[in-house]
Amino acid sequence: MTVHVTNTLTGEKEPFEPQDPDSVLLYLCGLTVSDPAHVGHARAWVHTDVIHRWLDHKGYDVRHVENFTDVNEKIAARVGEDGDSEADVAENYVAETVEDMRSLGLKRATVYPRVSEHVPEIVDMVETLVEKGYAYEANGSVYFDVSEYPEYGKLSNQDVGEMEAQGAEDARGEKRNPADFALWKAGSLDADDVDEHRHADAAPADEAAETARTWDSPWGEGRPGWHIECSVMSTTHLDDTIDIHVAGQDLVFPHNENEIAQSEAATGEQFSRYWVHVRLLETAGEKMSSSLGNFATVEEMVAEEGADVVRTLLLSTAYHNRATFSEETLAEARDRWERLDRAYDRAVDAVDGVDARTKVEDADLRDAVADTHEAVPGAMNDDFNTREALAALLELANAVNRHVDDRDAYDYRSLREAVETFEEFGGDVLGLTFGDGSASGEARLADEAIELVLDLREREREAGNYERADELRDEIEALGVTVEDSDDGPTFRR
RNA sequence: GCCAAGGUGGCAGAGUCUGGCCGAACGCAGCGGCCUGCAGAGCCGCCCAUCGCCGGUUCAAAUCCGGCCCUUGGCUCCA
Repeated sequence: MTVHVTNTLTGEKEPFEPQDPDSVLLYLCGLTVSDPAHVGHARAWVHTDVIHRWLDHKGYDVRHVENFTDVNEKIAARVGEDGDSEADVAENYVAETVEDMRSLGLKRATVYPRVSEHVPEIVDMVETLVEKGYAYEANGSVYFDVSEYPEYGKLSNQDVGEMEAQGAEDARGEKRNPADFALWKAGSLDADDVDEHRHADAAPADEAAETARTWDSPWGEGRPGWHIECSVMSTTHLDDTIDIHVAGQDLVFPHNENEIAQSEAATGEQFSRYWVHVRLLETAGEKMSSSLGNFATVEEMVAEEGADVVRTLLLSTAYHNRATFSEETLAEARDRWERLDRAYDRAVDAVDGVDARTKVEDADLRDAVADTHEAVPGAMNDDFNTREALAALLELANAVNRHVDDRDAYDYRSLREAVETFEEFGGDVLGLTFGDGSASGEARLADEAIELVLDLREREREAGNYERADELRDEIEALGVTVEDSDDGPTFRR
């Protein structure tokens, strides 16, 4: 079965056919490292991660590039607050972001290139564009000439004539057409631009601007424009033509549109075969964003809820649809994840407790496993429908619970297959970590200590001392352990 | 104003491309019941849907066509 993807370029869901049948070149427009990453960013990361994982699972060799924009006035605006210079602030946030990504269980990209490390390649591409007549120099800055590239607007269906000017007010005078955009900006940062993004307790804008980096170029000292970086990093680390370009919905215009114009003008080749846009996460009816201040950071969400709950929340909505972040959706994600993880634990416990030679067969459970093997690939192949995939796993959870509840003799084989199914689709593909917390030595020690307390409590219960038994349970639950009694004795979760 | 994506139960959110299995999935909340010393988890059942509005096509429409209303995103930095 082939994957189908909704391609922004055509507006249609199309069969996915990479250039090379065995490998996929994937690029995600990464973060400008000027603020802590929030759950909205995580939405794009997690969905890209699952796309990566699914293509892996299908046997493709995935080469995945995700950039860091570390040259930007917003970064300079944090000088004195999060670092001593533009470069210092950027490195601090890169380190934080990498940590956030790891905490969410994202598969590593192949390369995480930074703008500051690619200035020579950027200069090369800008020179090529000038030589080919697609770009022109004005007062030490270089602009892309939109009128030279007739296909401009094909991604976003914008009409150049109707568009308002891009770029800063004072730069507009140097441009031939209002829609032209900067490839290279003369000189250093303007203190006013920095000031626009400055927090009250940061360094004065003019001091911060002085820490900004500049580079030599054929047009004099300057800094790269924003859009050119993705064109350069993508062609440098992948190829002139890539297979999938992922980005947030907000980047369609102008950023992605400009990337296409630059890249295709420079190389003469199609830039990306498929464009995938992740819709923005909403809270209270508006997008979550750093500038609106209505965000929850990845760091605090993972600390409070754990990566699995955050992933479940984000994967409970297909990437291209609206998704709401609220106390309610968070609580729901918590319950959905718990339900899956509990069922997994029950299946593992049952498998461990049954003789492998057991011949009992439960047709319902067996069928449920088979259904899951149909449903999850079906959902993932259909435009990476993670919501459907999750629903299929929840149905398997239901079947496992029914089996474990109703049987006194377990179906060893089906249970083992159920466990493997959770691990394959929930674990490898959706990136959830079932049965977490029992691996380390420290965790084992904690488990044994908990068992000891539960044994004590059992004795009190057998003796009918329920008051004392409940006290023990309350105390251990206060430590974050959930106790659940069953016919086979107490079990716990932490 | 222009471009794009959406409007499905109390909430959240699949299904729309490829019309009929949708009398609308999975889940949360709510209500019964089973289990249980209690609680929790789990199981079974129930409740809640004029699928934004109006019109059309069809034997058949949440799904296709036309018009309208509303929301979100973009047109300026943004995943």
